[in-house]
Amino acid sequence: MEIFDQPDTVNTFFAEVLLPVPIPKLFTYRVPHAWNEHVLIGQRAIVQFGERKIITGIILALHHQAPKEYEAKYILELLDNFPAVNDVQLKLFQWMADYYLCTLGEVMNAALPSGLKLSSESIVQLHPAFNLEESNHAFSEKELILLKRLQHESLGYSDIAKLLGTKHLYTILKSLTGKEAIILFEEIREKYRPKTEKKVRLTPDYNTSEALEQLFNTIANKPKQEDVILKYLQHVQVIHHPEANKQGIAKKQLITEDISESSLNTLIKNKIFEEFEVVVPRFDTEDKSELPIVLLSEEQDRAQSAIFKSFETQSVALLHGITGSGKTEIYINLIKKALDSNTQVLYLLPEIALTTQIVQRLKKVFGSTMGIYHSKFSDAERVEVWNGVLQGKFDFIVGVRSSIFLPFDNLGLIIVDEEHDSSYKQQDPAPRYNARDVAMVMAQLHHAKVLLGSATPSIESYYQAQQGKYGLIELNKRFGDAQLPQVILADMGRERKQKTIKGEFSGLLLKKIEETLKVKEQVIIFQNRRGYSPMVNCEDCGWVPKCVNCAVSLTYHQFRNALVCHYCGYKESLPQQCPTCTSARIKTVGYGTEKLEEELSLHFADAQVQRMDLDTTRSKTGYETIIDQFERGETNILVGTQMVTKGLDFDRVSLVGIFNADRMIHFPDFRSYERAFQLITQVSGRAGRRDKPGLVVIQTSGPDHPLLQTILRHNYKEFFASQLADRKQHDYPPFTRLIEITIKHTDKKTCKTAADILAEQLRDTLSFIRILGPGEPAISKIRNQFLMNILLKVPRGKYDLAAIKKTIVTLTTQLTTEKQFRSVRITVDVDPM
DNA sequence: AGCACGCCGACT
DNA sequence: GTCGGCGTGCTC
Repeated sequence: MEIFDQPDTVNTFFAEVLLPVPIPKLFTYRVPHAWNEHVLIGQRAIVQFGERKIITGIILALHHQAPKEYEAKYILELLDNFPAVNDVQLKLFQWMADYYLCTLGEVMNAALPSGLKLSSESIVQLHPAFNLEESNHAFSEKELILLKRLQHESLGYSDIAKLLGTKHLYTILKSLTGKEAIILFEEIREKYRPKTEKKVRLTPDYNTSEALEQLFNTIANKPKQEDVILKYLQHVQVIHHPEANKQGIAKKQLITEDISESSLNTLIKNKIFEEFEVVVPRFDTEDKSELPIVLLSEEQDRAQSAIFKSFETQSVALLHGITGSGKTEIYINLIKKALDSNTQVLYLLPEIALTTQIVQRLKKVFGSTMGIYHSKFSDAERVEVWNGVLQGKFDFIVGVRSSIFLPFDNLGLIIVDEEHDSSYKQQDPAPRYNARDVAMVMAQLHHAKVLLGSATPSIESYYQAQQGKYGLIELNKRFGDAQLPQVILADMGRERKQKTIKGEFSGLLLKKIEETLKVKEQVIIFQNRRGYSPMVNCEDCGWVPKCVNCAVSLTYHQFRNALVCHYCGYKESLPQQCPTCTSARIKTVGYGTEKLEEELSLHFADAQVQRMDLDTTRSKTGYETIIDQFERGETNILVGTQMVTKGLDFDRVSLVGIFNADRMIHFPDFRSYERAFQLITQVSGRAGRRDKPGLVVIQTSGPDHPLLQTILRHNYKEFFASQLADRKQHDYPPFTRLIEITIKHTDKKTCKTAADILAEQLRDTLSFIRILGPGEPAISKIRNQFLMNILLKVPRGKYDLAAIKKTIVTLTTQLTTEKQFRSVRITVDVDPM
């Protein structure tokens, strides 16, 4: 941070600026002399990048060495009076770039909400001196279309592309610029603007009772205006508290049925009232309604003391608490304690769990010092949370994985709830980070503690705990001694023989649903697949509609009456007859949430069935609406995907039905058992509460499968032991670290050749580690790109991970600089999930 | 990543 | 000839 001002060097600062682009280097800009005193590391700077683009960067270093090869451009503007990004964050960014093999620019891009990344948009405007009639140039048809439109308004690039129906604007714009018909300029859009509210108050002249009295005399013949003033005085005690007038009152609060805006406006015009604006936060500033102190059960209390004890010697603790064991109460106590010792707290939750009851509950305890950071937040809201942390307004943040990027400067505690959840891992784009793992690094930088919590810990975390690397705290009793749900299997093979299956439902599950509805209790049905059916097929020739861009069959969605690709979004209508054999016998194969919803409505005509999946929760409030309806008992049966497995607590759910357990278990991936165990256990936890154990029915064709048997016994440890043995035998985490390299190209052969060469070179250089592949992934083409995977299994602790990563980077960049592989895209995923 | 620019083949 | 395709190189 310190800047050396050497009198014998030129008194010019050069800044190393980080830009949000995937280029693995910093760019040097010149600091205008006027800002020598103000320039700081971590500050945002606006710079020109390329011929005209203007973007926001972060200053990472300052020095006096003028670059020799080129002339540095000037920084155009400094955005902050104090660093927007602090030291610890910059260290973390660097760690992420190194560990996850991406550029610092990619980390920056992920870290800053776009409201903090001002950038320019190219605007095309008619040349002020240009006149179409008088011009002696000839114009093409497209040029004329554009010029005519520009006579009315200036346009951005995308508008022009739409107008002309082409992506190739360059030639046209260049030609028109040459003819002096248009000019191009850059406009910086203001992305973040504080929310304001219009308020009114009496002009200071009327601040005394005498003045007011006089005012009423003069206005006596204007009853409407008199009403306005009276109403105002009802809300603001001007006479008793003259200073209250300064705050005024919201304009919309004053305007009601009997008071019109026009009478108020007249008063403003006559300078009796004055209008002003204030900045208001986008979040309600409701204060905490401190709940009575939660009394911990004996179990919880024991667990809590154990966590404190563990934190004395270790920085990470794993709380393994079965569903319904009351982990939240313990979290609340820990958070309070950390806040009391004046440190910040970060509470991470998976995406979906965040919109729910748990947040309401925390809000009640922690009030307006708690900030929420969620993916459904608008950009302006994110900027406010960012600034709130920066300014110390929020010392407690509840958020999704990206909240690890917030500008904390004094974290004391990070809680990672549902630690095993895969939504902590960012898949695409880079940085492909796991927020749970980054949280641990972050905690080290802040000297903070980490508490991982889960009812079904990941094999990796539980192993670390077992090895003594983390503290391990077990919470084996449900709160209030509630019973664990009873899990039973519906044997689909046997039912098929006995012909008791109706549609997709086993006779057993149907019977249980009926019984549950009869006693006015609720049912949750879990099917991890959205849409009506995942495939459509011609009964005569076997034709299956496939995505034109990806190697997958199209999913039929009934509510949109369309075939949809879940990978690229491609959509087409369902053909009436088969395009290859003209047969009309086109059938849907398999079932998703939509079909289950439909069948349930048929079987239980009196019941209200609601579906909760990506399609019904797209809107900002979709999810909450569905949850509210279910909570109020308006919905009897809730059908849904993963979403129904997380963070929901309902008192009247006594039955959970699980479909397609077999598909989850037999998914070709080394984590499939783990994922199936977690999902089934999590969703089972939704069944039954205090007084009555719930029931879980799993439909399966393989009831003897050992994993299902473990689930029936609710035996995490048994599951863990068998998985760990498996992982050890096949060199999977936690015994190794995985690095997955994906090679992408539009041409299948090029893709394969590149992958083969890369794999061979990797094996040559890294002969000491196991390298699998290249192999075709389950979905071999996405968005017209063919894919090949190479998997590296690096044994833990034995080798220099940094050196291995360096080799990967060297070899991949080498390969993509070869002529024939120029357009091959290679992505590296460290610790893939 | 965007973007400029240049080379090439396919049209009127 | 020109238009639009794509491959290549650069960004302080």
